Amino acid sequence: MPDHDEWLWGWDPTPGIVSVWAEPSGHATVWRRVGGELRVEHARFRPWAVVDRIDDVRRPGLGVRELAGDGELRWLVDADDARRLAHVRDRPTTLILPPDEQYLVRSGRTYFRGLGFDDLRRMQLDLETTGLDPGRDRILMIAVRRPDGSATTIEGDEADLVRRLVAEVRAEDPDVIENHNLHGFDLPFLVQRARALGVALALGRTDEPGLRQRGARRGVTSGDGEPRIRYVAPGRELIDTLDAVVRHDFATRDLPEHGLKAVARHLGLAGADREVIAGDRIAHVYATDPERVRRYARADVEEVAGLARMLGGPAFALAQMAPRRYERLADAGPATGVIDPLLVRAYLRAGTALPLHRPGTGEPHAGAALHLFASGVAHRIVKADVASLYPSLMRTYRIGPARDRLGALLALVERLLDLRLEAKAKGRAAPAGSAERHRHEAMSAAMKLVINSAYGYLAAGALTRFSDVEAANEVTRRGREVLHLMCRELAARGVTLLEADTDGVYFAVPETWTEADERRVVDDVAALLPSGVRLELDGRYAAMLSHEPKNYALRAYDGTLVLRGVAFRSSRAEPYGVAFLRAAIDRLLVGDVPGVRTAYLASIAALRRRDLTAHDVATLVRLSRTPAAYAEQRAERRELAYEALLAESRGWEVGERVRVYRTTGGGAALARDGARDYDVDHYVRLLRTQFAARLARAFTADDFAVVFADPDQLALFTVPLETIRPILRREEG
DNA sequence: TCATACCGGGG
DNA sequence: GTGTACGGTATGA
Repeated sequence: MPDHDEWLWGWDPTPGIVSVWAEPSGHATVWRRVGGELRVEHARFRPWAVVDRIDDVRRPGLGVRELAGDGELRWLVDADDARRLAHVRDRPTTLILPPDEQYLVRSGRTYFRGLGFDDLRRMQLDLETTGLDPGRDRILMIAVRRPDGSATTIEGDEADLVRRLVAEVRAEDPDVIENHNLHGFDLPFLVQRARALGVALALGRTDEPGLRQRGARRGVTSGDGEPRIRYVAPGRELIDTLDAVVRHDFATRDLPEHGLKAVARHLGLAGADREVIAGDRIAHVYATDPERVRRYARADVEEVAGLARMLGGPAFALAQMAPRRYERLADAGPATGVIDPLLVRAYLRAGTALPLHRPGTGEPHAGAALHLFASGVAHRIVKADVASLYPSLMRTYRIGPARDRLGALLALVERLLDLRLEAKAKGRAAPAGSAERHRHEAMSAAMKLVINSAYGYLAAGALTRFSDVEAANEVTRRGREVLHLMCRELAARGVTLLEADTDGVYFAVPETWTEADERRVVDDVAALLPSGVRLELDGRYAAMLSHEPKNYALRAYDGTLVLRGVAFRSSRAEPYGVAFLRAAIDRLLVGDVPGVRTAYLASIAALRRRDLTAHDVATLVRLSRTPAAYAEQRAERRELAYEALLAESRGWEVGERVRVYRTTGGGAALARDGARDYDVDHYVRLLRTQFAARLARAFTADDFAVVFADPDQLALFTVPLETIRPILRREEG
């Protein structure tokens, strides 16, 4: 019986590894932090590869071992130097990892054994520049936060500034260098400026004068068609907090945007007196008030340090499991980046042959179920959903990759589901804010990441070694089955189904029901589901406006309004319309139809009296054409934003965002403070066609016409508003 | 109108 | 040897 914990954690107990660097020569350097002190160790390893045939492979100096089982990749070859493996490297079927991963996989070592996140020596750095283009702009200042928490800024002549940064990094000797968008901005900018200035950028722990590169999907490119890369500093881990933010937001989906300032504010990391300077004003402010820029830059590195600690735990925890460098696990996709390396290590540890990567079978992959049962307004809403539906189904029905003869993926999922519950419980038991709690929560989040991507791994086609579309289809089929069963059994117990999506369902309960009744019906249905599939009551709301699939508004029992979907939240939507929509839905969901009408009339009146500003009616447009490109298309199709810019004879840059509105007489203008010369009729029309229309499902056609009748036209046959009731209508399918 | 391509960030 | 956990927006047919 293979040891599943070895599959999960590796087996070599060596503690304190904070960085690994390996060369094709078979030489590995391992940096370990033991009792706070850094130790550098040198090790030899035999570079290896796994191949599917050895007829032309056997030659002197090459070790060959046959692996067990029926996988095609059954010959493990190794040598004292990777150059001896050159002849197998170019075969498309060969499994050959980067040297550092070869070392970690075969040694069974991983990063950070016995270390906590706070044991790392972490340093943050942030560039302030005159602009975004290193070909044209230059560095004004570099803010640095040292491992001891002190922050400083480096200024002066640019070449000198880069030299002093390098000296600072080498003197402080951090294990980790962090910043927000480090790989997307600071490092590429620094590399290009250092090259232009002829300064050596020796940021690593080896004596190399510059940085190395690795391919990375979310990296930078040096030009059209050039591959995307990220930089590597041997001996240190280059960590981008933007990666951690993106990963965090995938799980929570609660961040309004991913910029440092916004995230820091959202997570409560920003100080009340946080200095703020718009990016394009930095150079100007630096010339007039450099102290302000210093405060700003120091705040940046402080926030990055806080953010890295708050959101960097999962990557730290993953590095204790998977045989890859910490910085690779920080930006890796979970299927190819975490699970595949775990499986490869498990197979080699078990001495078992691996299957070949298979191109996509062409078998279409059927996805999740989505139903809209009813649209309009409903009250006493309950949301019930299944936690971790897909991995639960994989475990319950033993759905794993057909070619995974060891059953390693299912074994990992199973073990992680249990260990995660333990980690969650330990986290809850630890004091709030303690390092112990941080450790357990980070571990739990890392495990959740792996668990939830096990299904994505199956469906990943040619990208993952054990992918299996049939198995993935079986998971979604079971998922649809569970959702269907849930809906049927809920409906049979007297609730009104509204919308169901993948693993959750919204429904309305009868007027007489108490909260206990709601919980009971969820528990009753939960008991009918397959064991291992846990249905839970996820939320309760006073009312819901169901508009279209994935587009709805909820009113919580405390009166808070939640709007979901493009129909209700769009960055381009004119602010006056959004404000109307919120006010109208707020009234609608308490059954106050006259209030809806009042909100509508108030918006029209505000437009007509020009109480609103141009800013209120303007739409936000991102410019995607150059002035030349627009000039070419202008004869065929005119666009408001560019017309406004031309009318003001102002140039623009692609990517710029502007607020534009239609002026009296049909012209276009950029919104600016105080302007009110907007086309009232146009915006009154828009209010009805674009915004009021989103309440159409809530009324019969006749009632809708009454509620949103033109205030100037006296209807002849009209019903009193007080008698109109919002409706709920059944949808087909 | 509908599909699909692209973006998210940094000064 | 980069990578199929999304959701909004911009674009083309």
